[in-house]
Amino acid sequence: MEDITKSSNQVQFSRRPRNEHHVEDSGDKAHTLLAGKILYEKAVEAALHQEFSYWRSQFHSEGNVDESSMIHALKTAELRSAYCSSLASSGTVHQDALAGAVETRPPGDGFVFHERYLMDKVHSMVLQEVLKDIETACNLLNISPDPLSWDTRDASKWIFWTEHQYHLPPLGQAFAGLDGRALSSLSEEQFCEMAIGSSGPTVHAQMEIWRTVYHYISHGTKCKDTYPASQPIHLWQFLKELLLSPDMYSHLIRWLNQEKGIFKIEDSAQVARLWGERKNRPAMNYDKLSRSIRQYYKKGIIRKPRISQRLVYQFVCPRR
DNA sequence: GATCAGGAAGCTA
DNA sequence: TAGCTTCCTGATC
Repeated sequence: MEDITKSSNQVQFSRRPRNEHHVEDSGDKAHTLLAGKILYEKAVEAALHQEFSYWRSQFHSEGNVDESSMIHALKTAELRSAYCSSLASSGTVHQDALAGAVETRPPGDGFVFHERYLMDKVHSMVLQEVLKDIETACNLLNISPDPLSWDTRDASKWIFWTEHQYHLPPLGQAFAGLDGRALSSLSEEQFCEMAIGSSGPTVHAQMEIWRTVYHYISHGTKCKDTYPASQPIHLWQFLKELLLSPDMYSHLIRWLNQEKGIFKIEDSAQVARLWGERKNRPAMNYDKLSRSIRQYYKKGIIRKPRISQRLVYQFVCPRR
């Protein structure tokens, strides 16, 4: 890997081959800690930016990485072991760890970040994203995070969800009649044989991630004995939940163009009522809900479609 | 009258 | 501190 210099914020980040965990005697521990604290935010941001850029270019030379691509990338041998080890960790990086991750250097030589620290941080961030996805899926599908506990109906819902999430060709009856335990026991080769086209590796990877994450949830840490991590649901997630259950909610909210993420709220009062119920806000109404939606404009999560219509919005990243 | 847009302040996890 | 929630004014449909 090459050396990268981030001069704009006076932070220099030197890349090293992943297997060379470069640790030098800092000499002045107090100075190291102080330097680490001062540059903590800027330097980590800069370094992570470089890390993500690296993986993006590594796996997708065109640069259009999305979640499924990232998960697919995680499946590669090199990242897999690192990812699993991050699952076994607490998923957070303590500031104390920074002391070992930052080294002082002679002036002008900047700071070198311990490669392992960076990788742990990257994987930790990925883990948080995966956990969020799984929590959302479990809420939406009303299934357990433990694949081994799924009956055939749960397994079928999960297959449908995965198919939808990653825009796979319809899997149809390929896995009909299999419960979660049976699905979990399938090898990648068996997934490939049973699935259509190139879906096998993706479905298999998803199953492995669910199993690994559930193992982490149930055995990983003392403070997370139960699922979910109960993060508060975001409005955009709630809207997607409704949109992905057309049987129940299409009279309230529905896709106008699912590919483009364009949807229409058919019954604004009812959608607001449901949102209020979910958030325990009995005074919720469409005026307030729509204000929250508009907060997403700046964040680039939801926008109005090019041709603006009343009660019609568009997810900026439909596949998220 | 309903919806849209966005400022401002407050609340809560 | 993020992500709303609440309230508001003014514009548009």
